[in-house]
Amino acid sequence: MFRLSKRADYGLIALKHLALHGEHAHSAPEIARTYNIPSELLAKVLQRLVRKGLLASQAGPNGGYALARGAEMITVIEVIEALEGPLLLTPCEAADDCEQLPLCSIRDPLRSVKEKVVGVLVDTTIHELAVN
Amino acid sequence: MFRLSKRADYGLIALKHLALHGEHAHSAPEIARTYNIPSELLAKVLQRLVRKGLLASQAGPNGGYALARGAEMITVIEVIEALEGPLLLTPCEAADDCEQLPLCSIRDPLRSVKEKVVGVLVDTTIHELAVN
DNA sequence: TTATCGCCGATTAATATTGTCGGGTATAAT
DNA sequence: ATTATACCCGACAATATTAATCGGCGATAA
Repeated sequence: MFRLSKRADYGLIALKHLALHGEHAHSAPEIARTYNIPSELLAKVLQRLVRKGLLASQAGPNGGYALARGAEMITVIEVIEALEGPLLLTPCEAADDCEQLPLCSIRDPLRSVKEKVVGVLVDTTIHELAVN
Repeated sequence: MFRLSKRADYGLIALKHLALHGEHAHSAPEIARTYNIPSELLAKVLQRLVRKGLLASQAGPNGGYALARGAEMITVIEVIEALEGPLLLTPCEAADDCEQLPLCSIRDPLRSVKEKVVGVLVDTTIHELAVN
């Protein structure tokens, strides 16, 4: 459609939570309980954010997650692309074989549209989500 | 993910085609053949664009579709919303029951992000797609 | 009168997303 | 040491969404 996936939604919610309560680490089950998110799914989301360098993790009791950098240094586009892969505006861009549409005439003009959309998401940080 | 549906893709391709070749009407089968799009699917897309007032149709032999107004008066957001419904950035906005996330803390701050994205799409017309 | 085309709803098929499960490793507290 | 909590990760099943097809009808120009 043109919507954020729940993965991305969950990720943003968790990051905002960590931005607001950054004193100590918060575990996936704890955050999941707070927002009524399926625990194992949120866990997977957070693990991916660790792999992408947006979060730091700590195993063991009283372990959990914390932001890897300041909230004003993490942009929304980073989160979305970490969880959904690179933002592609058109189906064409995704498919390797766009032989279906050899004359697809809109891909190029839409590329600049995509760049503007990405620009909006680059300019929005987790910190902005947290204070608003 | 965060991608245009094929419906929207097909719609934009067809509109650009009609913007570039506006002398006479073009039928759905003809356009579908040109871009290798499933004919009946494109037909349904074009019919919906007629209902939404973006296209005018003419039945009978040599019939087909033409833009209902100048290409510079049709915006990309109109096409997307005609074919996919209103643009909702978050899953929350779509669900009637967001009891799952009673504390969903990001919906409001993301609303302004959505408005900026919509702004980009409002500012892009079919004419711009056609000349680029 | 016929061939072409628009119009529409319902249905099936394909795909993507969501959510779950199982088996691992790390680590702090007891 | 042992235990309980938590991270880690891939694979799987359930769901939801999208894409595509089908069938039947009305309009219109040749």
